[in-house]
Amino acid sequence: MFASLFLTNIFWNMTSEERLKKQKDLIEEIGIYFDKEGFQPIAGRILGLLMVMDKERFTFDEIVEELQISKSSASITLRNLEMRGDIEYITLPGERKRYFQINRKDPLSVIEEFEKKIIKSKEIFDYVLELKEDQNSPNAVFFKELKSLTGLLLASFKKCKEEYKSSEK
Amino acid sequence: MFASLFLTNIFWNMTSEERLKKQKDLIEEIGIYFDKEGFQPIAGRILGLLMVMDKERFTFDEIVEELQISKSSASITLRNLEMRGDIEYITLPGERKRYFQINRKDPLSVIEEFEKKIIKSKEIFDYVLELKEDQNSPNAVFFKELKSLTGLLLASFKKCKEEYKSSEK
DNA sequence: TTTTTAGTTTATAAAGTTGTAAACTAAAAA
DNA sequence: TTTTTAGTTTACAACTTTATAAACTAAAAA
Repeated sequence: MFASLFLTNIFWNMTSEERLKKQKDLIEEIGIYFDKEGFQPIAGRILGLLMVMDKERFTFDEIVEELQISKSSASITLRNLEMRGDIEYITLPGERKRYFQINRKDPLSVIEEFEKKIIKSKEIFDYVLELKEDQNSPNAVFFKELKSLTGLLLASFKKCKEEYKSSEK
Repeated sequence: MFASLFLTNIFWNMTSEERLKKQKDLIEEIGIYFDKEGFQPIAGRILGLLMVMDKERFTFDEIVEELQISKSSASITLRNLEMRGDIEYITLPGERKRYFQINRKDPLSVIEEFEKKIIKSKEIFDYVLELKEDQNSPNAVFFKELKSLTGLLLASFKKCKEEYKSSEK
């Protein structure tokens, strides 16, 4: 879906208005993407806004205005996104306003999120196996296979982190 | 959480009743786990049941009875889980009943699911970058970093799949 | 001191999800 | 042919989520 949009644009230079239009469309697409990932619709659109626009910092009122949402929705959703670590805000000296922006955290933390999921499922497989009467039952054999896969994946993530660190230098 | 349960059991041999009790508790834990992954509560408990019990195939009525749920909930949830490819059923010759069991699919498909997610996010980063006026803005630089990470991850998954295949032989 | 700014909190409406009971159906058994 | 088995479908109740309007608050500006 994103790929097809991409291919329609790469061959010409857009005007500012064309780009703005496409950015607004992309915000909606990103909103739907995050929706499917389990975020609430407004959270997805806020993330989209902060990701795609040329302006990369928005105040509370600008977000309310831009996305046409209520102040209370904005207030609650911004607090949640900040607590989850997806966005952050800065304040400028002499101003009371908060400027929200995406939290550009270390890309390695993305890998670490994957790692946590793998470790969690490995724990479940271990405990299921521990409670199986017949260690050679079809499910027991299957969970052993999955366990060996988690081992490979964790090793692979480790190498990946090292490669990324060395490519940064 | 699972880890702590695990450590309390490893040092003695359980009686059948103790094991059964612990298996039922684990079904609830796995239910909560899948809940958090976005499954509905009943779906999570059905998956738990089919994963942990010594008996690894259950009929419709056994599931209804075991989990104390209505036939309609069971009917709808089993259909959804089957369509998603999480469970499957077999029929025995001369019987009309369906026997449900977890779909013990190739572990490599687990990696492939991760790969799809990575590819999807790479598409988003590409399109966001395509629409950025300033290719050196903080977000643009950040998304370029994330893109290079997706490259490393995909290469890493590829190697991981090869290792797994060769370890299987 | 009063007003404005920059939000937060509360109460509630609207919509969506989850699960049930009861009626229904199609195939097999009696 | 009637009854039983093995579910499915429908209608609806209960609950949860999502978003809003309106009232409120605390800090800064006028």
